Amino acid sequence: MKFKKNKNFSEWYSEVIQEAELADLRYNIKGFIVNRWLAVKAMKLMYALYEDELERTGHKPHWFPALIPEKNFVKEAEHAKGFAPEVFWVSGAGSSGKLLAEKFAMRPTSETAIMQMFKEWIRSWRDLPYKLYQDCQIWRYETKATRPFLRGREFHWIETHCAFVNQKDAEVQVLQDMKITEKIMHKEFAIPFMFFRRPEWDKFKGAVYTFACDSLFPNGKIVQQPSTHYFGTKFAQAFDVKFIDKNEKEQYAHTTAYGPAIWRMMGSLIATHGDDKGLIFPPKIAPVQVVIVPILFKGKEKVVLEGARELHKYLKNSGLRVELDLTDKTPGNKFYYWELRGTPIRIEIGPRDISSKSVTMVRRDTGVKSNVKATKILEEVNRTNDLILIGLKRKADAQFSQFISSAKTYSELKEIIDKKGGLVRTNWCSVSKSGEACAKKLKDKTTAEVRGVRVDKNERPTGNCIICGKPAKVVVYIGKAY
RNA sequence: GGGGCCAUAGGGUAGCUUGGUCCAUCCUUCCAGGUUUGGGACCUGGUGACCCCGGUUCAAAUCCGGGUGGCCCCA
Repeated sequence: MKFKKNKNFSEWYSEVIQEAELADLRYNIKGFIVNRWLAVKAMKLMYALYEDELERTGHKPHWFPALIPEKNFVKEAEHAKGFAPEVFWVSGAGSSGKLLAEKFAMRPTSETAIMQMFKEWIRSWRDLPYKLYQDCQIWRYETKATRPFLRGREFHWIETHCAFVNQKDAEVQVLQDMKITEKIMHKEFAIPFMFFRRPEWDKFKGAVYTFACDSLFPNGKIVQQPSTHYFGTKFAQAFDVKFIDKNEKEQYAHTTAYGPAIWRMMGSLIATHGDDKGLIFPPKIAPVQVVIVPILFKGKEKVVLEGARELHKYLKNSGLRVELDLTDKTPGNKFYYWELRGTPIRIEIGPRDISSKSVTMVRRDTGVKSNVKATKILEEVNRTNDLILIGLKRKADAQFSQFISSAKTYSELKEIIDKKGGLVRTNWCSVSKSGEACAKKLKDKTTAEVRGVRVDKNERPTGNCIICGKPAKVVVYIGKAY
């Protein structure tokens, strides 16, 4: 690694992705990249944790087609208008390239595919709640600069879509979505975040309201992570999703959607936990949890290899993802190789270890080496893995809270935004339509955005809006986004 | 949305201004053999490239036009 994470974050990020072989950016369609095994394996493990939690909370897996007929796509007017600039269209087919009678949108999100089927499946209050999720790729014709695992024209995510009998049930779902985010993204992936109710002008297109969580990069820039939306009956009305309630009355369903983008979480994972040696994976989602490096001195090869193979088999049978590195590189070279790839634990086994019936264990996050008795290896690996997750989370949380500031005036705000970044708490006139003018002014002057009002805490304003000077109705958080 | 820069082996580069010296330089990776192994070893040999289409010219990596892709800055 040539670049230092703290000094040249952007370059460090690109370098680690290329060097650790997470992705290859040389596929020659703009904004489309090839995700390589280390990244894909980690993301599959992330998907598994996320999907287990979604199923535990009653969501059923579905796979919808990637193409959405244009006439579906345009049914909900606000949604269609909001997404139109970003849609890839399939408009021709066949060897002659003949234009299709009807063009198809490559899904930029699946509301308009799913609602069509909800209409068929939902007839009675007994059919509700209907909770589904799918993991899939989506496509958005991004015009801003693309970045691997952060913004691509193709990306991988999970989307949940749920329908309920009334607003109350739907809003409970929105709260549950946020709990799931905490349980998985924070507790398991060790990515800290803060949930905001997005301002009126920054809602998901077609939503009644949007709660979105913002995470932070080490350079103080904001990266939006999952958002959850309450749609009211807007989509149900556009797609005629109706049911007969207990009182034999016809009702529109209330729908919600939640979008945890695993691909983007991978970006946050790289950025949050990595260091100057490369990646650091939280053990549960590490593609390789333990690497065994044999130290093969001349004349002692056989006994060391035997010991290494035996240990490899034993750990593998214990359910760990463990790799025995038998390549003919020198040990030092292997150390760098696996450190770059974020392997949480390295076990060295050489002649010294064989004769003392022990191994040398090294933690990726702290670099601490220890001698572990052969009989205690599994116990020690498991214990160390737990400690690594705790350590990563503590470090990430500490960094996150360092980036939360407060500003009483515009100049104070500007100074923090320019010098430090992160999220800045301040008084704001309003997050309804009337506050948009101030937000525009702010963005013109600083490029920073109003992220919204905190969801987990009721914060009361104590003064005036820092832009227009009118009495503040809300406390908002402001920052620069990727 | 506006502006600028760039494209030579898997990666990084020299050559381009002034066309011929270039069947293209160096480092790294990769392959074979030897030797070594507790923090990026070494020796010998080998493989591998001028983004695409068109133009100018006796002659194009080099000049011109277009395309594609990448990077940066501003909004």
